[in-house]
Amino acid sequence: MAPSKPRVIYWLRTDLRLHDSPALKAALDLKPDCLYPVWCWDPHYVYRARVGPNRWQYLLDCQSDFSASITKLNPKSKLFVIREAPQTLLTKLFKAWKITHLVFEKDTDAYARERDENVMRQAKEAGVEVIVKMGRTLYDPDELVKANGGKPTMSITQVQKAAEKLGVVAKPIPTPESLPNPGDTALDFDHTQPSPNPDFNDIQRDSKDKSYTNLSGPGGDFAVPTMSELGLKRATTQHRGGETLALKALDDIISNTKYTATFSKPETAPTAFSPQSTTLLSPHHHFGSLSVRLFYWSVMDVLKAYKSNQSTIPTNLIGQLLFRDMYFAAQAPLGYPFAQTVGNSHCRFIPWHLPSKVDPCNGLITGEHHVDTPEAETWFQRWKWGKTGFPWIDALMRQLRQEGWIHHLGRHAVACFLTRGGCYIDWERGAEVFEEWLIDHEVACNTGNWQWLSCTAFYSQFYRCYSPIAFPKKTDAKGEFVRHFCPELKDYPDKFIYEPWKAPIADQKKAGCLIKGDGDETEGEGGVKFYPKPMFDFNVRRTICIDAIKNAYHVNLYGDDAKVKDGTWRDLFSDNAEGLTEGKSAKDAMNRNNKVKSGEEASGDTGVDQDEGEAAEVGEETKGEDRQGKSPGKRKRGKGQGTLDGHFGGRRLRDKH
DNA sequence: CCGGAAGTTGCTCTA
DNA sequence: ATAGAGCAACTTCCG
Repeated sequence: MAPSKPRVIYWLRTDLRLHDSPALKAALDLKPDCLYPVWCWDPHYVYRARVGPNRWQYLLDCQSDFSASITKLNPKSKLFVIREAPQTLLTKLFKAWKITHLVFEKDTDAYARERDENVMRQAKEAGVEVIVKMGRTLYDPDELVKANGGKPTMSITQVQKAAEKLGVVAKPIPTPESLPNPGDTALDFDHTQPSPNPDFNDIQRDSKDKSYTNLSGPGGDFAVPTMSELGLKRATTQHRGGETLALKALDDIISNTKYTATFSKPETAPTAFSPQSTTLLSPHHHFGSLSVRLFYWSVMDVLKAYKSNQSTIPTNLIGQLLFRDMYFAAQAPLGYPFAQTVGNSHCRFIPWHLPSKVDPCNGLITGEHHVDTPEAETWFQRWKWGKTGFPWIDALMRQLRQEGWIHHLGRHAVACFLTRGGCYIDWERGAEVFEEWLIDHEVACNTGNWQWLSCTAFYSQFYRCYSPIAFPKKTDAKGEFVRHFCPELKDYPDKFIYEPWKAPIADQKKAGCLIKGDGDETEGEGGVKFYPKPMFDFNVRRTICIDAIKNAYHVNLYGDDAKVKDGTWRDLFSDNAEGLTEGKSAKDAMNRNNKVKSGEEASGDTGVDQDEGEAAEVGEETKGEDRQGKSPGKRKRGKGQGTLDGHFGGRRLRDKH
């Protein structure tokens, strides 16, 4: 057969840019007869991932800007957004458009791997050649893992050592100056409609979702969707996406050589908001509208030239990129379980309140959780909606909801507060809220950072606990950040801005805001404002949490332990320990229960679903007198839980977007 | 295998 | 104001 001229689909997912795109270069190197830049509007993200209006808007910004840039290079071309799942759509396009090559950027997220393997199998059957290039991280996560002895990277030292074996980071590739025409775009096939059930994004819409009405969009022209086509509520953030803005932002940062060369994360102020103290490049990296390698080499050039007072790895900007790579290479070999405790060989098991429900068929969390105590659920809701009564925490959570971005150390503060330093609530609850609201949500980085902050992986100094009062005072003694995001407190004296409940009633009245209730009522007679009372005594909770974590560390279970799955972990905790323990008595109750349901298999859950009504007593300080083994010693690993390449049915909750 | 130092990012008190 | 010690105590890294 004579070699035909290449007809190429360039499939976009994590790489909405023209600059430094190894995959796009590979596509152009084929010297194609025609090139179709295609985005498959994937129902997985529309219905199964949690995505609020701010991140949707950001994606549309990136797509629109990218499409316009393509059209500038070739007026006949654009980004072709096609409303169907890639798993069903692409194989039909191969045939309809006589495609010879499929090219895309490698994506090592769990869902993405499964999706891409599926598509590659279909391409092979259709005789379509597939080209995959890495371009999303500094190093290919799989290569980094290999260089780390096949293990997930769990510290920055490991990353640095593994990276050394791989050599220097690849240099950026120039932006193409022209693009081939697309071919004929007739869609001469049936439209496979997705099932919207379950639809986790229903709460993000105020009108009907019309994503899948027409394959090529409402105008039949493959246009980037609009918020109204998607039925989404309006975005509230001022942060906007797109390669043009990304390159401008990078340029601004790099041209400030002092800022770039002396940047040291721990010294940046989490209370700075206009402007913020960090780069805000993370959402651009997430959507691929800014290449991490371009950022890396731009920073390296500055560091080469700027001699005095340079910051170093891990606190400098290069270090920040290495942490990103660390999380990708920690996730890569673990797959879906990386984003949860159960089944995760590298995540400590701690009996948090509000644990996830787990699907016994595939061992994956379902997106719902157990309410072990109503009090914990109340705390969780007050945390999510910025009504804890701790102004620093509430201001951060309101900024997150409104703007989709908060400073890295602000994320530390609210994450520590929700988990090991306050509420003792499962980090998976917090990760889900971040997944919904962050414009830069990246599944590997988000879940990795939640594990870090909850001291379940990557980090273990749980006695270092963020105070919602002392911590923000260091960089914002006057409380300007709080006054902006919790405006009802704007006239409080500096002295009480982080602990308004300590203000005398006379001061509260003078400031026009009473400390009262749980946040449900925000205003009283005569226009007086209400700000909630603190939902607990922080110092008391900190002590309880630290003791409880210490105890859980001594018990020393990891997510892949059989005891975690079958509920027998309870044997190892005292009856009155903090968190979802309920000790041996609950275990006995579970056994009785199981006998009644004779013949039924263990639920495959954490063994807690039968006793939601039997709330443990909470709030008592306990010392865990019956802890198992005073010294944790070396962890004995179960054998080879390394890769998870099995077949999973059921729904997937966690992924990028 | 041991021991000491280090680990992106704590807080409080004292000098 | 700011630097350093002490607090309580985890894992990992390195010689």
